[in-house]
Amino acid sequence: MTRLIAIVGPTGAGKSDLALDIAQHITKLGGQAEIVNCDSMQFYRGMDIGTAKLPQVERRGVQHHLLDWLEITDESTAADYQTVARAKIEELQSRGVTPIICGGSMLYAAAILNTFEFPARDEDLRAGLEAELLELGPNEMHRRLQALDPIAASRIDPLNGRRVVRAIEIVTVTGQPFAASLPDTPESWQPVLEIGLNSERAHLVERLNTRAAKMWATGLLAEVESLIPLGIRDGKTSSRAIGYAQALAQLDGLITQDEAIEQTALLTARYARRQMSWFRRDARINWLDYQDPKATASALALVESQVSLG
RNA sequence: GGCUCUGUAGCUCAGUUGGUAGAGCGAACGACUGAAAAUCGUUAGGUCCGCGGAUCGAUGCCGCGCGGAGCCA
Repeated sequence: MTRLIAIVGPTGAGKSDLALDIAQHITKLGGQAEIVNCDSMQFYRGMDIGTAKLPQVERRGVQHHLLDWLEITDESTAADYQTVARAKIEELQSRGVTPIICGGSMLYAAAILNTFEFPARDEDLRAGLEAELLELGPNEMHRRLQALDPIAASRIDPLNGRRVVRAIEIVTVTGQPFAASLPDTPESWQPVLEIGLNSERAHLVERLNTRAAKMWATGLLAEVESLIPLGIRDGKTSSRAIGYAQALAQLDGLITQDEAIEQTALLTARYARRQMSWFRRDARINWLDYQDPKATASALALVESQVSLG
């Protein structure tokens, strides 16, 4: 039996609604459930339309946590999230509330669901390495990693400057070799009931296309415009959000609205694929097809048989 | 109707002085340990518009069609 539920899967599959269905079902069974957000862009206050954040009125009275807890100019990191989210989960559990983690940010979900320790960080060192990466290129940095930690170097593509730099940072700070690869079978932080929601890719892509158009039709552009004075352009994480970057480009006259919508849909579809390639390897996940009319019932049955309430 | 340009991967286009072809984007799949809505990797796609001619050999040259664009009447 478990006291923790997680709903994962690609964006646009209907995770938020399923989380609400499960929460309400738990209430009906005499328990209590609250939702802990695991969507790294829904952290940001003011980013609503483009992140498909459930509006307050659609939350069916279920308490949501870790929505709107960052300002647009804050950087979001998986390590911070791990600390905050785990504290929240433990607090809920101590009050007899079943936490339902809901969201598709892969690394963030792994950071709380698995025993996952982020190696140390050093801002100054990192800044220096990033500058060197720009100047010398990824191959040269990779050669340096090769000298420091040949095994890590063999597992990281020489052109993946981002990961090469982080690996050098880790090895330098910790003085230890860096595994640079994820375990085949992750060790659970706590027993968890993981439910994955997905369907055939063609269907999902079609959904994401209409969702992108709908975001523009329902005011994404105005939302982004209102975020400019708050500093969205300077947000290291927030300014990269799919849809927001495109809306900014449109506002700057760099692309047309049709192009912005098209690019947003395309990037979202690509993101959904990366999410699947991440989640597919997690053997704990009980996959459900959102097109299956019995999907919700199956999810509720899983909850009843595996989750201990209170 | 005449002249000119044009037809190569799903899309935009390179290219072969004649020896059956590539890139970018897209797609499929994968990696992933403090930006992960990030950062990268692998692979699959082509009767090179059609037919005929000359040639040992044509996607390339010649001819005739067909489709597209522009200019002139």
